[in-house]
Amino acid sequence: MIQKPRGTRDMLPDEMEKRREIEARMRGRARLRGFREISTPVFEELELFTIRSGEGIINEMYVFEDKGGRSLSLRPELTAPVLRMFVEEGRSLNKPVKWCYFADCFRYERPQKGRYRQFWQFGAELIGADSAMADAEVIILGYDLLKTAGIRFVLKIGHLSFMRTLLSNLAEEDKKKIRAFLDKREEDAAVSHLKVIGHEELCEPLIRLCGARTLEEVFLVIGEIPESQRIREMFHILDVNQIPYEINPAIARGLDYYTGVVFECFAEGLGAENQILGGGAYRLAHLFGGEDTPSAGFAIGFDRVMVALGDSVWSPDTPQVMVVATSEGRDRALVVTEELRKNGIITEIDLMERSFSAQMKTAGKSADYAVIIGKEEVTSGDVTLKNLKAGTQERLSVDDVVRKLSP
RNA sequence: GCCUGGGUGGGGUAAUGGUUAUCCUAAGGGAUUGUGGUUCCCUCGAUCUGGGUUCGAUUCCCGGUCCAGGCCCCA
Repeated sequence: MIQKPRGTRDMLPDEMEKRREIEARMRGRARLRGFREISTPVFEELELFTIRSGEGIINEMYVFEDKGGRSLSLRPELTAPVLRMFVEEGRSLNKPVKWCYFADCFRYERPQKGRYRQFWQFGAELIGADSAMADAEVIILGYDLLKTAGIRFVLKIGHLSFMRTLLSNLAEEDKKKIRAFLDKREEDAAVSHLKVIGHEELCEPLIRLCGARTLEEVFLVIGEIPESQRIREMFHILDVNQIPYEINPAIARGLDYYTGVVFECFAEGLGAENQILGGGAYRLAHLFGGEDTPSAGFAIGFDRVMVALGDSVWSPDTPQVMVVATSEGRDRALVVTEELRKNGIITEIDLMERSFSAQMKTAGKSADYAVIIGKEEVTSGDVTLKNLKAGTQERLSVDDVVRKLSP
């Protein structure tokens, strides 16, 4: 038997309906804030992804050569393609550009809980704005989407200026190392490294900064900085919007292209892969040949959201109808079936030449109502509507059935 | 790339170095040609894969593969 490739999943209708529901809610919330959905190719020029992340990531991508000899890769993420699209198509659009996307990405990695080789991201990018409002808008949207999905999570916000200011006298290489340690929440290792390179005087401030949970504590450690006012303003906007967050100056994000605010969300009960959202303010457009454009965005690990939601039951509240007919009633049943469908009622009819009682049996398993059509109904021109859950039934005209079952 | 534990019908399971591999459930048909969900009967359907040990392997050993979880990584 041929099986699905490692790290991929099949999704049965129950799961798809659940996913579509969550997707729809997220799209709806994004749209309300003026973020409109876009789509980019599933594969791109390999260079799009290596241009800033180095050749190393090739090992973790699905790379291939097409018949024209082009080096291509299935997209491992969506920020780069979206910014590429912005540079290529978005020059003449009104700023700021507000886009969202929901799409699958591919990475050749070892599968784990909530980590697959084909996975879905829901993300948003706000391109061309550089303000406290813009930063806040992106964070609020991210918060809103997760909240709308219905999961429990915490939002942690940091700013790269904090650590950058504290470490401003260090060599670039040491800054990177420290940031990497902090990103992994290995503060001890960061402190040790400071000692090794002879900056013991920074150890205590570093620990205090990492432990800071209010802006006042942060600025007490690093002093006022040029961005202070904007940062205060951004948090103020979050407060006005009643967004609960935790300040965490240790958040570094693994990437060089982030420039300002960074934020992450963590869900409960997800094991090793519990980060479900990551984002921040960044500059990328210039790497793809565009003008240097301030941007902010985030991506949500949709599959992890679904894992976090767990088995919360999903019952579609739209009634499901099965038309049950005898051989005398079959032709009229076909007409009635289409009539119900025309009115938006989910309607099925036997496709297996089952006997009347077998049809009833099937209806009892999969439908909420049976519409029964036999000799009697053909003669009188009505139908019998049976409520399969309650066991009651009545004779009605087709119009009355429609009236009764329409949402 | 590394580590741990697993793999028996569609789902869940039992057992075994040796006759026809257990049971539950789901699915299909029937009892029942105008009333389902209960009941009864029937049917379908499995030892992940390759090699080794053995007279004989689903069972023991090794490799692979897939699954679950963890490490590294996480754009």
